[in-house]
Amino acid sequence: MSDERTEAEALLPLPPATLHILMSLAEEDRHGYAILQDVDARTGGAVKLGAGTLYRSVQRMLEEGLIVEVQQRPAPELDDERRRYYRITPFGAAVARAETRRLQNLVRLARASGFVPRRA
Amino acid sequence: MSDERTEAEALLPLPPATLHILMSLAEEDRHGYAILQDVDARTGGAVKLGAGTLYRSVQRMLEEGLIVEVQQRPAPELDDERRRYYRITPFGAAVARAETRRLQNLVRLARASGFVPRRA
DNA sequence: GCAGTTATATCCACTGTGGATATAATCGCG
DNA sequence: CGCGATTATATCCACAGTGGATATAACTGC
Repeated sequence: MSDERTEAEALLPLPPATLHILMSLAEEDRHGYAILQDVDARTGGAVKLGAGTLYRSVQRMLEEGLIVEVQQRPAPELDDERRRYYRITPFGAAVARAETRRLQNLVRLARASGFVPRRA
Repeated sequence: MSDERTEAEALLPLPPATLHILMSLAEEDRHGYAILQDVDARTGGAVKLGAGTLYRSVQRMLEEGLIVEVQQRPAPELDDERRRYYRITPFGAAVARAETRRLQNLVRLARASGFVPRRA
């Protein structure tokens, strides 16, 4: 019986787009197009997900149980029937933590190799 | 006239295998097979480059000027004629620093999203 | 009502990857 | 010495993840 930590690590390394989507949904439930804009904004325009990448990633993430679709919608006058809203699951958060740990270890290795970047 | 920093950032994001190879060569000149073993060792077995990945990556990295082949060989009695030795270039090191900076920023974002991993 | 944006979805081509296969030199050791 | 295991490079195939184009349609502002 594998604990959640082990189960999460089985999905690593995570496709970059997947981590970005999880980061976006960590803040609040969002629909696809809003994720696209949010990722652009949070990364200062450095990361722009392609539409194909987004919708395919979301599909995969639903199957893997990293996110779920929520039927809960904003007030009708603010809503848009075309939208599909998604929420991160506890498992999705565990996977994101595992990936963050993996990346942190990678950065540690790189810095130990002498690749110490000047402050951003 | 783009400075080396700008030129380096044009290659980002770096394929994961490429950064591992640069980390390995940062320590000392190595031949392909030795890089394979070193990456395995430095990552505690967590990363195992496939042979195809390694030799194709090396080819690309030579073309991009991240590494050069060195003709300089160990003492004949320690050598193996089949080996081809590689060395990281100053540009390769600049690219590795840029990629390290990019990864560090990504980790910062992930942690800011609440994905704070428990100590490894 | 019409243009531009929002929104989802699918398609195509390309890159990076692992793992298999091929070939051959070197090494350990009985 | 002989011979199997390892070392070493290289190429091939199939597959995952990606960007960007295309399609369709609803919404928004004027």
